Amino acid sequence: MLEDNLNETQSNDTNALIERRLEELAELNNRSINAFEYSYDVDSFSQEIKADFEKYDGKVVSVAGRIMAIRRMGKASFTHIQDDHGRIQAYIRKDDVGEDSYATFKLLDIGDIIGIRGYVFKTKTGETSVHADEVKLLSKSIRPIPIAKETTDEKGNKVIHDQFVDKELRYRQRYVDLIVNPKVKEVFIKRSKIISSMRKFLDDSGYLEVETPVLQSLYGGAAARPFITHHNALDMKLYMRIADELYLKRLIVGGFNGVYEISKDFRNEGIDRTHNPEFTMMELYVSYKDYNWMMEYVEKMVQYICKDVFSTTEFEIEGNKVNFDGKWNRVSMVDELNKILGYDILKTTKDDLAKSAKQHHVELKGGESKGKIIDELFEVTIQHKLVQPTFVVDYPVELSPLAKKHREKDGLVERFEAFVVGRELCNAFSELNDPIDQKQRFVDQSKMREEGDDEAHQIDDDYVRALEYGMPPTAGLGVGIDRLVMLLTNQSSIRDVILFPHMRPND
RNA sequence: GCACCCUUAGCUCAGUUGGCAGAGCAAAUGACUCUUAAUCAUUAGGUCGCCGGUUCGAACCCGGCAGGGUGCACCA
Repeated sequence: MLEDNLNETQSNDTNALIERRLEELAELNNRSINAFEYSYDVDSFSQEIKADFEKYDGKVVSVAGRIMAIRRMGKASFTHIQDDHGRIQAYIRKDDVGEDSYATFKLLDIGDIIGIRGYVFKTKTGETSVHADEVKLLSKSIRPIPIAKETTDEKGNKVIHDQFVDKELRYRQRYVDLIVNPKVKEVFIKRSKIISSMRKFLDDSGYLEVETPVLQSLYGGAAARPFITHHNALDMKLYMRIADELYLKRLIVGGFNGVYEISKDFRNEGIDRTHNPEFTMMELYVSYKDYNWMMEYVEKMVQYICKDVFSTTEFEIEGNKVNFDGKWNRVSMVDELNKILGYDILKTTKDDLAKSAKQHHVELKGGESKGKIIDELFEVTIQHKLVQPTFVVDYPVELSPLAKKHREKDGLVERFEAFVVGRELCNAFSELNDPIDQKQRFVDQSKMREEGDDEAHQIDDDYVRALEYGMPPTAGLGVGIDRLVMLLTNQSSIRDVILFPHMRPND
């Protein structure tokens, strides 16, 4: 038994395995061994040593990492340690490291972090290894990790036994997930590279990365319910932003040629496979451009990221072969729907649309605008069929209070969304820069709000004032980063591309 | 918000008709100086998610709650 005060200093879900390791820790202390060292001079990494054995053969290296396997054979032992990019085996002989050091090694466990110095060699079975002359404990692990073991079958495929798969534990304790499931780590490395690559593409275009307020007294730029918080000193309600849009366009008014922001937005909605309450969005605004230009820009940007990060534009996504290369399909939302429904949706009545909605099993509550019904019909009839990257262009004005009226088609705005395997990749439009029209749209939205639509846009008078000073013609774009990463890494849940997805508190 | 499913040892999972709580890995002790899911022997390890009910008896049947998953709804 250990003293009570020792137990109180750790998390309270202790067990016999942890108590056993605390006893080992006490024994290490008795031997004046620091179980939590200050630093270690690492000069080599597992992956490089294994990839370039000829260069390292016989050379003395210092490596460090977490013990993932130990095979003891009396006076000699093998261990695998895992560093940032892989694992390497070490061979530890009592005769080489000395009696005391070998006795200390016997007190170590899977999960402990150690440093090893020794020369690189290949075992008689051909595995690149480090023949240790020094083993140093760097950090003791007192909580056992859920260790999996690997074998290789006749075909050379890796088979993982007893893998740590409990999704709840994996998300709540992502640090453990990352230790024992290397493929998880790969996804998050890809995520980071996708964002860097996007940033590089935007920077190389000459656009300026900026930061705008997360805490806002008026929220806008999207249709969503916000998180509400409170500022104590000012004693006022503040909202967490649901979009960056209105502030970024104020900067276009201010004279920047192009601005973008990659940041978290917050929406107070349900949580599911494609929604996390905080998520990452990239928004870009470029002056003197319209949505036609932006379509080409999106194509180029996505193709650049694909080639930069994955060295290909061809992807396997949910069993579909998808190619991002070349010019993407462009379809008109209205034309496609007219073909399917057999009449002109812009000239027809709301009642006819409601009938069509019923035929296509779209549930309406009543009170939806004409544009909303059109959008619902689009989702069930067309969206899910869009496998290859496709721009859907020209949306009903009711759905897009910040987009500019179509230059030719009445009742529509110049807006597009890109879809891949039925999923939205981005949303963009020619930005509305007529302050009088914008004011009217806000007023219309506020009527919808009064009629019970709590996601309708708030009136932002300061934004209208900014437009009154004059905003150049501008193209705007929003890309949901989490969903882009889901697509490119073929993950079906947003939780698998967010390191710490939101979970209900458990303990 | 609704429906269905899951919750058993640190991890992965069995658990028959309601009748003593099981295995593999991990752990401990011993043997073993080229092993690799090391091997061999021995040992220990449980609030069967929580609360209640039915029953002589509940991991198992019933009800409620919690957490999680999937689908639907919501999400321009």
